[in-house]
Amino acid sequence: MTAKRILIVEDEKPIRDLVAFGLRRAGYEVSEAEDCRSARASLVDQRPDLMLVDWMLPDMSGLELTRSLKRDKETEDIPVIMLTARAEEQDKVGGLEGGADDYVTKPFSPRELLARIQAVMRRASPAGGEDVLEFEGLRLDDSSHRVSAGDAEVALGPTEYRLLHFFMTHPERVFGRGQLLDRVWGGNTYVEERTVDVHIRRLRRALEPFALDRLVQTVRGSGYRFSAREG
Amino acid sequence: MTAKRILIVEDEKPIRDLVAFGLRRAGYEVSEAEDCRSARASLVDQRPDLMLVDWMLPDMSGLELTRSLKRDKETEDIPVIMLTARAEEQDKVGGLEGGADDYVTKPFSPRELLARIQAVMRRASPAGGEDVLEFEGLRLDDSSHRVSAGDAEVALGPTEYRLLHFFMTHPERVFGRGQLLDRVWGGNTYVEERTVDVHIRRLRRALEPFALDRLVQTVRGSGYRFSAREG
DNA sequence: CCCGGATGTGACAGAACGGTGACGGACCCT
DNA sequence: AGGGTCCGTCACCGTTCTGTCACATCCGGG
Repeated sequence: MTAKRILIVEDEKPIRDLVAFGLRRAGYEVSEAEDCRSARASLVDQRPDLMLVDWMLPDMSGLELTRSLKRDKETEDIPVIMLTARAEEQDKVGGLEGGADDYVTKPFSPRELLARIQAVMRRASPAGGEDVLEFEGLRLDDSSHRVSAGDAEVALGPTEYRLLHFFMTHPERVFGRGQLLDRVWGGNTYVEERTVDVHIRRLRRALEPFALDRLVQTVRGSGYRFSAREG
Repeated sequence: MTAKRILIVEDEKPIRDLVAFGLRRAGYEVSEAEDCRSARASLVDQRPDLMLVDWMLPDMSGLELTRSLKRDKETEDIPVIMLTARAEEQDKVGGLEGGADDYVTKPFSPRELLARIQAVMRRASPAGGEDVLEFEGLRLDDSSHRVSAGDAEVALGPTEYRLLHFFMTHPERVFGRGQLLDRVWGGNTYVEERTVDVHIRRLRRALEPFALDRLVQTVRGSGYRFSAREG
């Protein structure tokens, strides 16, 4: 279906931004919360596929949050990875006891975090949830983050992947550059609108060997559209 | 048409009451929420036509709420106006980028607020209509930005597209060149009135292959009209 | 039937727009 | 430290669009 959604619950904005940025780059849909309260609010409509929870939070300890999530039948299936400072490492056992599926010690490398996330998700969704989008012979498997045309693999960078994913979930519709920045890059990034053009170019180039670049269409004066129909 | 529904999301009761009072007097149907959570609840059954969202809210920032609304296909079409204190004005860009359609700085005059509301609503829903307009076999799908006659695509330039869109939403009515400049080109552009003639010509030419140019009619001495009836 | 204003129409030059290659920087891996 | 990948920005270029003009044509009134 859609890209995997991750909810970050972390009160320190720098860290939160950093992690969010990295995860978005890796192709995840990221939402953020700085305390347990807003985390719960996001839970309602976001239904994240995974949560990253800081150990120490202002209003309630992250551990508390995790415990209560795991007690609730609605939310018990959402995997939780806890973020903990090294000094708190001794509480590791407590973290797992609280119901967290894994934990990561700060400071951590993005690579490590990604690896944990993928591992936990793989464990959580037995036999892979088959999120496969298909369009004109173009296949995008969201669970494995792979794109293929026919039986050949299409190599895409993270941004191109997200762009294509967005297009495939919103076909036949025109999006302005601003809208794409909003919805593919994320609402709080500021980049030139022309940057969109460049990534469109890169996506097209990747699709070119399969004559699928025609799916990415320019609507002069308005934006871009993903469609099978020519025009 | 029923009264337009407006949902106010604002935690300070005095302000909320004031605004609600003013809007009700202006003929709107108003519901209120004091945090994002109850706002979401109202969203489900109220389906407001527009939302006023305070920038700072207790559980989740209004900006966050706006962003998440704009990300959700169900709610992305609801126009949002953000209310912000003067001190937060610097975040204006952030607010608009977050997906808000407009913003108003506190303190604001009722007159200003009403003007913004009307402007945003007009922008968002042209006569509260369908996304796809149809007229005498001519189809204009605004979301995909396509125009077709029968099963053939009609190629239009940006201005011709806007012109046709305007005509199709206002059929059977005569518009002077000045009015068309105002409403299709935009109020603050100044261009020779004869320019309208040229674009009428271009639109007609595009419709000609389908014998639909007859829909664009000249009313000598007054302007143009879009109509199926001849004469 | 003739006249004058209104409208149709083709041409054109400048502006706007989008495509594209290149570049420097950030980040990560080895 | 070195190499690689990805990203955002820029400058340049061809294409398309746009507004204006000049001239042709049309229309109604006298």
